[in-house]
Amino acid sequence: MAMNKLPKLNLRDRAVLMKTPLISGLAPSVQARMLELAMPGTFAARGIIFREGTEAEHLYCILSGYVRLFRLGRDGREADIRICGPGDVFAECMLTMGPRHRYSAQAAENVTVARFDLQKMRMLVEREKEVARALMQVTANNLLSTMECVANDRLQTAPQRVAHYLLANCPPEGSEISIRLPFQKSLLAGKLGLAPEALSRAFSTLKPAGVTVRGRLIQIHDVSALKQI
Amino acid sequence: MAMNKLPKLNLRDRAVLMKTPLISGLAPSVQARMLELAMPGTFAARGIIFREGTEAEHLYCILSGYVRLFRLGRDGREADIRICGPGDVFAECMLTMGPRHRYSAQAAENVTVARFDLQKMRMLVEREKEVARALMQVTANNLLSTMECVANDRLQTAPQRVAHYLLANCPPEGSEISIRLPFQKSLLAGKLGLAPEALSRAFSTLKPAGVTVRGRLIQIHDVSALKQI
DNA sequence: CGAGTTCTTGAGCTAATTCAATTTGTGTGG
DNA sequence: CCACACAAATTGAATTAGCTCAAGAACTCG
Repeated sequence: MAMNKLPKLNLRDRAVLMKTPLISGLAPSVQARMLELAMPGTFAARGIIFREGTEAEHLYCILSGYVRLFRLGRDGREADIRICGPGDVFAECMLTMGPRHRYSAQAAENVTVARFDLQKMRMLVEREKEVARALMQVTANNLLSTMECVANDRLQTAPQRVAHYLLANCPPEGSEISIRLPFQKSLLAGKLGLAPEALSRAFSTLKPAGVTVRGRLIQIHDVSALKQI
Repeated sequence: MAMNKLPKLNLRDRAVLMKTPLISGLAPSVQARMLELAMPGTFAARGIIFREGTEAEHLYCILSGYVRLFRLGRDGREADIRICGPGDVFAECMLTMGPRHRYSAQAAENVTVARFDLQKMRMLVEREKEVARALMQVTANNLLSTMECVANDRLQTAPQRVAHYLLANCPPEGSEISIRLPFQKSLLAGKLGLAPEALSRAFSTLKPAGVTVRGRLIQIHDVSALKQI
């Protein structure tokens, strides 16, 4: 057994990683193998994690913070494809569809991740059915939510998208609810496929429906009214 | 070995299925197992294959024809999420993310498919790593193209989307090329997230760039000019 | 408290949708 | 094989949603 000089996750990060959908469902022995492979990564706000076109080396599981997956347009404009938060896995497609990234990833704020070397993961997937199953699950989940994103882009207006987001991220109880946005509004705008101004206007549109915005705090005075939008 | 009363694929369909990415990479013995499970399905033009909200029973691999995956809006409008053609697999997410379909599937024309019972597939995936790998590959592929779809929707105009589609579906040779659309224009419009009228106008816009349309036949007089759009 | 960033609001503009009418294409039966 | 009938595609006109640009307000953090 060769001595492993690679950097390891600290205890705190380990604990977070264990709670992750990628890992939590595995048998303890397999979890241990995954922890073996996990390398820590930290990125400052706005730090680039990888760029589209470059060769993929890792798959990532977020431990804290939010990450923006986006693509560059010919004219330099950027379009967000997906916003990932704690527990989310990204670049998992590079296991089979490499070698080059099809999109860029950027830390939207200070971010810590667990990185898994793709080569080693391929070997582990080959040996451990459970890991294959977990990855399949994660990928299928990502696919379904991306498909839903396409559908929402195509048949919802801006206020509808916002209402949909709020309803999807609020406790199902009660009629009066308040939500704290986990990230900046500009990031939410990107996630919903809107310019920041359009998000602002969408919130204004929802005000008559009982939505109050103050900073990151959003109050919904009547949940059922929002569902009608 | 119990006598199997299930309908089987005919020889022709078997041959087509074997060429499919889902099957072609497998070892012969595993291919045989897959063929065992494959049940034939035919759908008339406009026939509904399954509806969103219903319980998923199969995953599908298309043998001939095109299938429209779409979602219903609250107001009854429909938005296409993906257009699948021969060799494509759909509803594969239902292996792990069931039990209910998140979108509907409709035959855009006469269609033949191979259906695989989800229960049996789950067992086969458990036994045969190769099948798991093939499905992982298919799903990752679907995820990447769906992500690209989101990006294209968000940063390309209608003429750009059409140009992109044409360039992605033409032989890379020469500067003068003609393409035969494999399906109706209304379907292409849906695939690109456009109303049929918008597709028509996009083609008009491309006429100065050397694109001629007559029925399903499209002539591109200057490929490199199209790339500038 | 103050400086920088993020967010909001306004005005003008553009892309794409909707609705309606015409043309073209396709398939069927005489 | 042609004519007819239905479906699909195109074109025009009006409308709408969202974008861009620019300025002002609010929030955040040191």
